[in-house]
Amino acid sequence: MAKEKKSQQNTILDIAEALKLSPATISRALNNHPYVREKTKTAVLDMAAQLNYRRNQMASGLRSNKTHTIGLIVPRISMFFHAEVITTIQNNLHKHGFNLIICQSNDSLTMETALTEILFSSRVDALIAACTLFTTDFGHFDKLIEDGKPVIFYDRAPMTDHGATIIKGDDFNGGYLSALHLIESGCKRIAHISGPLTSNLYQNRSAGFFKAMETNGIEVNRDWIFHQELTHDNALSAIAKLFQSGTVPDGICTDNDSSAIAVLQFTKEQGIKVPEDLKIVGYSNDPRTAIITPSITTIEQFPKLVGDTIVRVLIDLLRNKEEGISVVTPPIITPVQLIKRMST
Amino acid sequence: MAKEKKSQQNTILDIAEALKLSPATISRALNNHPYVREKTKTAVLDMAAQLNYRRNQMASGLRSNKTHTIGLIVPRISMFFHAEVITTIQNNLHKHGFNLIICQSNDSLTMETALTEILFSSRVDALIAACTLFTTDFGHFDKLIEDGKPVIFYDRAPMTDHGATIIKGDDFNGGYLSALHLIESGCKRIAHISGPLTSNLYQNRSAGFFKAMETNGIEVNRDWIFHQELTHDNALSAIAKLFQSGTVPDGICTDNDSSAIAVLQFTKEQGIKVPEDLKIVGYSNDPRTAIITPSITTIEQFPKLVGDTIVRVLIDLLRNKEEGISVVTPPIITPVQLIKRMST
DNA sequence: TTGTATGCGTTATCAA
DNA sequence: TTGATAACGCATACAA
Repeated sequence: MAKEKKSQQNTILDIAEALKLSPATISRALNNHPYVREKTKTAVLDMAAQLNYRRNQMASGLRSNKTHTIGLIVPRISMFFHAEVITTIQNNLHKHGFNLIICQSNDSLTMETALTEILFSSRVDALIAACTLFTTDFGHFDKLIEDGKPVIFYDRAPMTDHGATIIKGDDFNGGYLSALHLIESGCKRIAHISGPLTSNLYQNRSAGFFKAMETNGIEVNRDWIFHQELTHDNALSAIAKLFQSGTVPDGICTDNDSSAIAVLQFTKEQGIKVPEDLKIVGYSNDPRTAIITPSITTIEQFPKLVGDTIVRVLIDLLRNKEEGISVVTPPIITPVQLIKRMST
Repeated sequence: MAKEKKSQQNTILDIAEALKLSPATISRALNNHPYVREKTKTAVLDMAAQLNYRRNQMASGLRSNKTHTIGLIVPRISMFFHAEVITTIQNNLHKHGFNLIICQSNDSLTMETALTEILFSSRVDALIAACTLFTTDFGHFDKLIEDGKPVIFYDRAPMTDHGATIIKGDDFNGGYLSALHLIESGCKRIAHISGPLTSNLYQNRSAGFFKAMETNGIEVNRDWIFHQELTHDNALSAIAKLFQSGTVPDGICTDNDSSAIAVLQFTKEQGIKVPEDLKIVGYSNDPRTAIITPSITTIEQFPKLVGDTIVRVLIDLLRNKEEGISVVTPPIITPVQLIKRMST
């Protein structure tokens, strides 16, 4: 009878046995340890391949306290900006030998908290998070930070660093540029559909908007400023309200592209001419804005650059940690750019 | 001096010590084991909360050989269909107490193989995969299957089950419906832009297309059938070729929406009237098809249904495995539906 | 109902 | 350069 195997899986013990070596040597060979004879190493690698060996990540992680795995939490992977950032992060991390666990919070704080727990429980080496719009208390991330795991917030980040690194777009400038563009295009009555002020994103974009208005002496009509979840329906009701009254706007800054698209659809239904009667600016450069007629002017956020920056910073942080160096990385602001299209 | 702690993290030993209980009892309490006094259980849970304890997933997984983690590989998370499927899967799995590791292959077979290795190495309890268009050899999944881990292929799946479960859309019917719709709309000269025949998706969609043509006695012009990667640029060159010759098509079935959009853009540039001169059908019901002018007729694939089905089957498989039952799940075909819009 | 003892597969320390 | 041994944190068979 053949020898009974407890598990289907071959382990370093199986390799050791086959090669009449100790498990320690196998482990060293597999980890490219310097003190292994070249000949031994190749023999081990060959046998590993032959036995179809795969390292047990859990055993390795348990022992070494390193998982080579990074956790990522985003509100929604289907948002164009996030999808691009994630893809960039994953590709870059892969080159550095790290894996990425991607999680969606669905913009739910409860889910975000649960996911943070799970990722902590999985002992990820670091965490990258774009928070929900409603995350004002960042306490659920403290556990990781206290444990010395690098935490990077991007896009939707706390106002203070909390011991984490913050990488975000230049939202103030984005808000400023879009309002300025409308002003320079001759708009006098400018409305603004923005998101919940619980998020720094919209605080900053709105601040930029107001700055442009003020600098150029354009009066702000408080009834024309909306802070609400940036859904299609909310945008529709906002624009409907705007066009109910006697004076109607001749320009509108929306803080995401879905809202801009909703506004544009409203104008089509109502026979309002864009850009003649109303000029529209979106935010994010979602592919839909380029495809719709008329195409929509929007703010490019350079997701690939954001992703590259995140990984660069992360690798630095991990390397520093490895060497026992503790450096606080100051917040990084990534640039934005106005993309002019037919809606203005 | 206070006692030195090796690690930052509290373990069940810390809870045990604090409560003057054995680690075994703590473990049982934490796992809702029946043989624990109610009072003990609450005491343990309280202390766990107080000590900010989080289970070490790796230690737990190493011991129990279960990770409560499911791996997922998709070509691109940014594709609308996949983003929807993933979201549904993640939400459903979360309810069942499973976590999801999402990975992107970027439609690269090399990456897909590497990711499969990593997920195996992480000892996921099961794997869900939508393969690349170029995956014809599914050997890299064998390791998991041999190890008794359920593997579910969806969307892009092998022709034979290989011991895995297959869940896919009714591509034949999708191809059939779109061609039939063009025929019923009066098209006589129908072109077809499809994907690489290495993928079952396009084999089936094309077969459906041909079936509709044949059944209705419409002649197929072999020069008008394209099998190529379904990129924007490839679609542009295909449609350009179609409109070079004397006879031009009056209808076109494209096997994804990006191609349909490219075709539509070509017609706009060339002044070809849609739907009068050319009718266009896409595939997938990407949100862009609803937004573009004219909106594009396409095939709905019900991603939420697909996601629900995948999780239902997966939970069944895991439960059966738990109980030692070995059932082969036959392939499941999910329905598709034609969405009529302005492009036809 | 609780405690004791053992092992999951790997890595690290020490000794050879 | 390699081997023996212990330890990572947890879950479970067995004993009490």
